[in-house]
Amino acid sequence: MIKKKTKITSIEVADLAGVSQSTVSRSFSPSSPVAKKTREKVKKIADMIGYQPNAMARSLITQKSNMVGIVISNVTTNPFYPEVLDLLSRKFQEYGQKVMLFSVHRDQNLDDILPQLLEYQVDGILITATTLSSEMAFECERWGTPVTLFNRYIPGSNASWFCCDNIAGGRKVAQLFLDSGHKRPAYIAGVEDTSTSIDRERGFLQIMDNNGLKILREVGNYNYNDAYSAAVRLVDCSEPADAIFCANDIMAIGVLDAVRSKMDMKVPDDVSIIGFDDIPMASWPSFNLTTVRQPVNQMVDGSVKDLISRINKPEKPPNQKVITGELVYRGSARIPK
Amino acid sequence: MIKKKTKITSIEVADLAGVSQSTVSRSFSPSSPVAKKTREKVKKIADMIGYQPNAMARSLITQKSNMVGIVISNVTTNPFYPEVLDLLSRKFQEYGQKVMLFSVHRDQNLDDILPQLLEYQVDGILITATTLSSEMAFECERWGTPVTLFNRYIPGSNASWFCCDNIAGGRKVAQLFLDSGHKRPAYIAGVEDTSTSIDRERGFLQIMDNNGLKILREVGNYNYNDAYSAAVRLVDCSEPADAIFCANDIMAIGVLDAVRSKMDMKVPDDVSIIGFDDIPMASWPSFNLTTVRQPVNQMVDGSVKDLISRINKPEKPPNQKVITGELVYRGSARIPK
DNA sequence: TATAATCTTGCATACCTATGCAAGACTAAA
DNA sequence: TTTAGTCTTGCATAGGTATGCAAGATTATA
Repeated sequence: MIKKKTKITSIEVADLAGVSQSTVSRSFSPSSPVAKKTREKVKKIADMIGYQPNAMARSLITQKSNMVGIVISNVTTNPFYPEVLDLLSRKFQEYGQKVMLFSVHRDQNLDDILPQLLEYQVDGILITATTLSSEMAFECERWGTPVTLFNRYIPGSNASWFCCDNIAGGRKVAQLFLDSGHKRPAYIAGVEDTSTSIDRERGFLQIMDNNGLKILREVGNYNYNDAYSAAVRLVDCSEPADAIFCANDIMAIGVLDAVRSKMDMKVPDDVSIIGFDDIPMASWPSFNLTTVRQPVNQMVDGSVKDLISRINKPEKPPNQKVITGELVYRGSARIPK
Repeated sequence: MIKKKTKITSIEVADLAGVSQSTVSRSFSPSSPVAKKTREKVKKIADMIGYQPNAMARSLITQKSNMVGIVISNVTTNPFYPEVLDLLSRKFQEYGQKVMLFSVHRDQNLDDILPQLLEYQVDGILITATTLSSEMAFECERWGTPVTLFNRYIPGSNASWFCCDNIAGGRKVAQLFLDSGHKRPAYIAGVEDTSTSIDRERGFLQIMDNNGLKILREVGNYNYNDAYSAAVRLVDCSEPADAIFCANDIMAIGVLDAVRSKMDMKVPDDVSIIGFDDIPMASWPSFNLTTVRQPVNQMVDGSVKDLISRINKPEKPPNQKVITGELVYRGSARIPK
């Protein structure tokens, strides 16, 4: 058996290879000058005794941890986010960045999380589906740690952000409802104080306002069950909604279920339903949901590249981009004749 | 503005507080002896200039990183795993462990991932929905890093594992099908070489064998689409299946969709369908899926506690547990009269 | 063969914190 | 006031790597 407990260091490799510790270190850094033969010898011995550089020690001296922090919420409640997390994590791996993950609840305070990330010297922080307080934004700034937001924004700060154009998305939905002759539109909000839900509603409302239509309104908190109940209220009344826009797909699916199986109505004949996100489920035959597709790939690509580049050049100004999502026409909403 | 670029160290705090660096260090370690007054002064100054201990330096000297690695796959394809990830990550946070995340593809080789985790000196590794090669298991052993598997097992190794009792689950499903008078049972496998799918099939087959029934068989690779097609083949033929057991819920839902909307059959009158996992969707009205519930909480709890305790006492022997999951009766399978 | 130019290598130091040890400060007891 | 005992604190070092600098080794050039 190999000796235990005491980790193998570069010095032991150096001794065995008959070179200095510096040479061992350089052998593991491709750009450092080492004779080819020496490097091979060192690597061979390292392999043999199971040596690997200690990333902690390296980070300490290079002042780069090669770790980024990802803070995410809603991983379990909205199928959109597992996908985002998977894509983000893969993309960062491509760039050689390790990911330190924090999965938080919506109401959880980021003020406890960020210090932990900073303590571990992460090179950058990506925050998804949650907002950070302005004090914390300042804290990160003071540390010189770049922050990128995914689907959120903070007007005053110098964080980057990459959002879907939620207002435009809301507008598109409204326009479609109007064009196909709906008269009693409704909006089911997500969680009330999220910018995503607010902006989607704002766009929707604008167009409806311009056309003199009032909208019914319910809150679904971005989850299936709340939306299911909301749908019943919207439809089981004297003047039922004939077009329901939900702030995300999971709620739209809840509405679909409620309307079809509980209220026994036809979609889209009796009522049109449109969601937001375009999660994989939206295209399943049983739902066939018309929805606004979030440009996930562009958003992921943009935010990861942004963070990486600001890690490499801290003086770079933040990027703040809004990316348009297209409307995906399926079967849950009537289309103009 | 506070000075940039150069991180704030304990020495600067020490200077400002008129104490030694040791005292600053001790002030941040609750169990170290420091006069109450001194500690307060140090903390105040630290707060003022934004000092936080450097976790890298600390890890280097304490030989504990307080980080665990989580390797997970299928986050996007199976809604069961986002939940697992979320629970795991939260649980580790409770124990003060940070999480370094690697999201991998099924076919991706862990042999590239583990070295990265070891390089960062993670205190332990938790692997979900993927197997690791025995060389890698050995490698971890050599490093003295405990490994816990979630829903996988490696017979020879000294890794811990926590699995749902997949064989028993398969048996229960078979028994229910038999008791309610089905004659042509079918199994839709997940990914062929996964132990989960193999074991579920084994249990199912055992009971069917004992009762002299042969089973039809298709492969659904644990995803919706493949299962959808498989269902069509099973049902659109001269001797169609009247009972379909799917290796996970997402496939069962695909089958449900195929059978109902494409083949226009009634569930459970024409065909019974049972899944495995009990993901949230299974209880949605539109699916109402009978399924085997994985005891997620127990599995998460068990595996996290196991890993933590083996981190603290490396000499502890590994735990290898199989936890029974109950059958959840809903509407997609006929029940015995 | 002699000289200049380029490669390799080792030395020494820095990164930042935790902790054993011993000395100094303080409290309580006599 | 003296002595023993308990608290606090500082000193010095360790943890494992990367890197500037200068010296030694090698190659190319004349």
